[in-house]
Amino acid sequence: MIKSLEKAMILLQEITKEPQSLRTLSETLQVHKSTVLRLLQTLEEFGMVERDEELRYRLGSAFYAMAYQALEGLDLRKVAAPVLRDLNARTNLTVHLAVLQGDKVVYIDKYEGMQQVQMYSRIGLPVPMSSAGVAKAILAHVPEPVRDAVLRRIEFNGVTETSIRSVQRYVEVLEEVRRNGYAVDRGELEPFIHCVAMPILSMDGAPVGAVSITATTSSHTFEQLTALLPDLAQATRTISRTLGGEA
Amino acid sequence: MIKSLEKAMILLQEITKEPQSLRTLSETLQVHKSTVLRLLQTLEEFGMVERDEELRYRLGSAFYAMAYQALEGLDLRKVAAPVLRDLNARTNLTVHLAVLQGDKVVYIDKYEGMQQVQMYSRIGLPVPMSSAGVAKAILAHVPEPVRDAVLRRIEFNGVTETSIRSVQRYVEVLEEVRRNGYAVDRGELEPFIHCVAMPILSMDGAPVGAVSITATTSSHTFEQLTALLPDLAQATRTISRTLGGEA
DNA sequence: AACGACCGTTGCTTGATAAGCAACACAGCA
DNA sequence: TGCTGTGTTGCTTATCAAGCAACGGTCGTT
Repeated sequence: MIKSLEKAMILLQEITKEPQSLRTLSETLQVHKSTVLRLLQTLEEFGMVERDEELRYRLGSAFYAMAYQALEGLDLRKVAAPVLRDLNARTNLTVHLAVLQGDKVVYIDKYEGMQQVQMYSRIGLPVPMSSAGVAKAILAHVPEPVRDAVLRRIEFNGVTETSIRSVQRYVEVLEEVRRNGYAVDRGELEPFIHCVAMPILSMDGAPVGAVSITATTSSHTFEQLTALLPDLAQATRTISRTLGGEA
Repeated sequence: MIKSLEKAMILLQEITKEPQSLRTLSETLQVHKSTVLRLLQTLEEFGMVERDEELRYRLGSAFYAMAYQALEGLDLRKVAAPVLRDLNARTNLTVHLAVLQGDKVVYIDKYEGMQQVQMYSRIGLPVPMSSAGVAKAILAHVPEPVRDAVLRRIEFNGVTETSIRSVQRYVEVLEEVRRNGYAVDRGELEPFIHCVAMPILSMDGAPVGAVSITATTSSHTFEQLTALLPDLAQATRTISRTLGGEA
């Protein structure tokens, strides 16, 4: 492993969180400030970072350009965008797109609904695995060894009254999801938020992602939410077909 | 400069363009394949890259997570604020920032000019689509289906003598805007107020927002207003670059 | 005004390591 | 079966990354 590159990657991750000074970065990495300065100077030369007026380092235009280019190149997100925008317009609810990345499910796109309560979900960050509908929709369709590896890392803390409290119960829920073709989150993370989710399946049945519709319990009853399942199913099928997925 | 970090940055830039093999990367960098392999192994350990089934290197989940986080943290308003404050200070005129939200264009920031007449515009409220410069600046650059969907909802009531009175005329105006690179409102909502506006374009040419400069006809002639176009162009370009947009 | 603390920066030294070489394993092809 | 090309690893060593000391600048305090 190349040590200076390791340090530089940590620097980039820290700076992505928030702009920081040389001193704080030196403390975080536990290396000499002149070492950090040299690393930052090289990153700055490439435009990956830049300094603001307060001498704090933040991400630079070359990083943003790479980020844009990378995200624009994502097939699923690009293909799904018009479908999800339409679903959002027709339901006036928040729509999420998520994918499995390693042992986490991560939101990769989001269309806000016309609701006063703003959803906490952040694109790029992992979803709460024990409760999120998109996580269940995906895990219900992955091979058991993959599922079990992921389940080993989930902590069932019982955040709300409806939260799943054990791996065994979670597996039972996944079997229901597989049978029903959709997953739900009935106030398992926030008691006043619920959602329905469905997987996007490839030709061989592998889940390449999942889509969810989220609402507050005050704006929609659970029955009203599940009444949107045909729209959701149509959306995920359209995306699958466009990707060359299910027949 | 730290040489291994320089090489790693070039690797990331190459891999962002398209997934590539060890051999092609080694040729591009003109360094030994074992050197490239060590660099890639370190990047892989951080999740910045990963290998596909054909042993080509492509961007990994950690890179995407950083990319999402970076782009989500970018608030157009935040990025634009110092630029627009400066534009306002230099012109002493009212400066607006607006974005397309669904089928409306909405002001998201505003810097008041030194004029006795206070502009009616309110942050968060939709702009008058048939006349506002920022609306034309944005609609001139969106895909035609999106433009047409928005145009379907605009009512051309002919508020003043200079108001646009038909969809057909509006489309002709948008074509002019696209050609000229800027839009105008020549007293189309209030006979004594006019403005110039320009879009803020992303790397792929999509309008992420627009900026306008507004004045009363008594304080500035139209020629004096259009004389500010270079300042406005510089402001929108600066914002675009900061967002990682145009070259 | 002077002083001290702190941050950022640079020249220099040196021990650590990045870089490349040779050899190997493996896959694909003739 | 043999050859070619790609990816990989152990080893050596020349290069350089890392840290130290000292400096300059800024800010706050007295």
